[in-house]
Amino acid sequence: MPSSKPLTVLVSPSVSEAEKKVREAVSQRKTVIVVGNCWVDYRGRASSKLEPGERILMIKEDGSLLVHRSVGYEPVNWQPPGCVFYVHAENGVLHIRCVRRKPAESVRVFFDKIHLVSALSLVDSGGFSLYASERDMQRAILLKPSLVEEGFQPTSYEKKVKPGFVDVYGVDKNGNLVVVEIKRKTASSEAVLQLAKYVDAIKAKAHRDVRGILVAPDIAKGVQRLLTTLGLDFRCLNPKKCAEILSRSETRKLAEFFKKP
Amino acid sequence: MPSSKPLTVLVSPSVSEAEKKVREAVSQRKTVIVVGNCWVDYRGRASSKLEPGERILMIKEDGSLLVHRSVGYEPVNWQPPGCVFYVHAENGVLHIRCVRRKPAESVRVFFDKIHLVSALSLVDSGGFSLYASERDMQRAILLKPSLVEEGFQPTSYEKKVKPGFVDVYGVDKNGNLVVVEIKRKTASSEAVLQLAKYVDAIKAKAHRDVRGILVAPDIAKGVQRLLTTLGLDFRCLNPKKCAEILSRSETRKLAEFFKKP
DNA sequence: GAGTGGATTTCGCAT
DNA sequence: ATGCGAAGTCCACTC
Repeated sequence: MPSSKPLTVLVSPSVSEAEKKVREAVSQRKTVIVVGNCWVDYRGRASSKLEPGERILMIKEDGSLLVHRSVGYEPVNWQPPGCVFYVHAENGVLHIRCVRRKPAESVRVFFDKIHLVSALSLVDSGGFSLYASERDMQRAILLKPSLVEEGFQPTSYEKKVKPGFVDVYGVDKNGNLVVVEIKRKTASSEAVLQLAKYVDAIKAKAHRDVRGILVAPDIAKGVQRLLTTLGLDFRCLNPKKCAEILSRSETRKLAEFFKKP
Repeated sequence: MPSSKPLTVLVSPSVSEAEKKVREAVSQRKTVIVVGNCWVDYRGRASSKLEPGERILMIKEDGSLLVHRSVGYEPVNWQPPGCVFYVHAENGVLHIRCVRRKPAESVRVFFDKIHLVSALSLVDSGGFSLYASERDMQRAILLKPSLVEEGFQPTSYEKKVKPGFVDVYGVDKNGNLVVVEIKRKTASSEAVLQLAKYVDAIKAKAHRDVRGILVAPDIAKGVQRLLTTLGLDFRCLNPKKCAEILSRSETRKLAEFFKKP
């Protein structure tokens, strides 16, 4: 049996032609693109109304839906994966309803003029790798603790404390307890308060002094003062540098090092 | 001169045909869709690598870029509006480079097989309205303070206090100071702690007792205890009810009421 | 231009 | 299922 064609295209189809094609494609779990004049109603966590205009509708194999205008990174209307679709035509209008159960939501898209319908069978097994995340920074620090400061020794990471999780936990060269809070971008006051919260929590529990070190590529303007006022330290560290450090380490070694505790 | 066609489509074009069409469309600030087998490199705030597979590339009139896989709400790679594009073909590969100045970033998309290229001139002036946001809840409360509790009188809103902004600030029927924290969905421990922080800040400044009221449609499981422990109150309020209240008010009156202080 | 917080956030992970 | 926090978050708004 031959594999289905990678793509079918209808240019300027009638509403009923489009309906047939969209219905078929959705039932076959294909990816669908519809371009045309449409209006959209959304009801769910919030509600919205989009008045008529030409947009791009995309329905994906996993049941997600996107309505894109000609500008903007974000879709104007959407629904995350897992939706059920109902397609029908009535009075010259193509009606696509996208329903989500939990939370109960629906997006209704109405087309009265259709420029393009395309049904796609996308073959895509390519891997995706992202570098320089906060997790990479954490890994780099565990691999090379001197990134935090000379003599720092991690004892655990993602340690649960009362209000949440400490990124890295350890002792400094003088044996003091150290809590490390990692941010992959400019640290805001929020980050500082979060670290202070952890330090206080550990302090209260351990009945001894605890140092807090904020590790980030930068720190927001007024926030340096807050940091020193709270008696916390800062260490500049770039997430991309961390990614490089990791990339220079052997994969095997990393896997060994970071396997689940 | 006639207006440009709303849409041109190339099905299974050669790389050089695709290059010509994409280059032309981008230079004319059209919206472009390319479907085909591609791989993607991103360098910027972080880095990423996407191995070959069939995806949908969208370039919008405002210089934003999206690469969508066949699953997922989010694009696997992207760039927000304001980018510059460089298109060229080499050794049977279509190369589209998307560059952003600040922060300095680039996304490179390479196609070696192209199923579809479409250039669109989308006409879209339709308005978009969203209802039932946190702001709507705030507005509804200011318009009808009894939503918080009988006798509540707002005195100001988005009042700046030390740690941030108080949603609504006022007095109860007994003359006590009241701080209101609004959440449009189930209130988490974070919301409670935020409110407590505000209450403490105002208390310290006003040298008198301050009540804190959390207004949300619901409250997370264990969080009720935290709330009562901290001596805070909860008032159940649905964002959609607020949206209804606002929709029943006259537009003029609302505009008058909510103009900048 | 930087800082702050919301979002129909989405997404992933852990309880 | 729920809760919690990161994200290349984006985005709007204020200072």
